Amino acid sequence: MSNQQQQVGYVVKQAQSLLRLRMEEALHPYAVTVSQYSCLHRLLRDPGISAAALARATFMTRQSMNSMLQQLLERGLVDRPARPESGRALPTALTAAGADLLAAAQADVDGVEERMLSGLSPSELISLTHGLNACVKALGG
Amino acid sequence: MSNQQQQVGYVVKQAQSLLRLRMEEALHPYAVTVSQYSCLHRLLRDPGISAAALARATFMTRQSMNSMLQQLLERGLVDRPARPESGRALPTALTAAGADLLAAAQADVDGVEERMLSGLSPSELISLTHGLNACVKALGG
DNA sequence: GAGACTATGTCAGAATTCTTACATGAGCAA
DNA sequence: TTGCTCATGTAAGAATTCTGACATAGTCTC
Repeated sequence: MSNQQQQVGYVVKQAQSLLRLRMEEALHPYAVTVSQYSCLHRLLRDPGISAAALARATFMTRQSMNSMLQQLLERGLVDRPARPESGRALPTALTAAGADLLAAAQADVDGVEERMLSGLSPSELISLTHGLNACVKALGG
Repeated sequence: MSNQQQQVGYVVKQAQSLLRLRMEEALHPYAVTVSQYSCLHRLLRDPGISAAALARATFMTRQSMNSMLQQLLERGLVDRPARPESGRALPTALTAAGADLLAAAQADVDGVEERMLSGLSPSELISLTHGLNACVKALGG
């Protein structure tokens, strides 16, 4: 029982580690890391999001996110106002170049996820998602 | 469809990230990181394993593993011969102190995993493990 | 035996991420 | 208004991990 539980944690780690590795390989031609890709991906979904919220969504600290955003700014992939309109949050968004790069990279990354799930039937996929969400919920996510 | 696939990858990352966070909290009293715990845990299962094999089992580079083993050596939790008996591999194993610390920490970590799986029925747990293993296999693990 | 290939250990340096700490702006309650 | 709390941004430094490179030992092929 205890043994089985540990195997689940280990396999979660194994799957995530392998997924990250394959994503790194897929993203190599675009010269972006998995973290950077996750950031761009989230910015497409939530334009104008703050760096702190972006950090939470991608499981990083806001300090690391600010460090990463600086790089993306210098590469012209994202845009941020110098001063907040109100409050302290600086709304961040993709530039046209960032959106273009993301669109191209996303096709390759989607291929990785498709490959990952290629051995699962639709019902098995639902069960997997259900189980993972239950784990997140139980851990207080 | 594409959307659903991305959600699975995201939830895998979310679950792993949250599991790691809870493990860090559980391991805090023992002053070991999750990586160090994983290393000690594997050493209990495979006494005399090489650092390179240990690195592969815990999803790190062998350079990082050697760096970590140095710390564990200084703390007296693991033991390594100065010279290999044959070949280049240096067989590493737990010391008595390392085994004691691991035994105590493992009880708490098992509690985290138990909590993570507390919302799943036995059949759902089997489906989850099955799905994750299929992902690993499809990604070439 | 000679050479190619692989695996292990190690060193040096860079890159990434985290921890700690502080300042600022908004919201809420007294 | 005043004070408290919370969230955001930022800076400085430490810690962790990775990349690139090299030497050594075993294995395999010729």
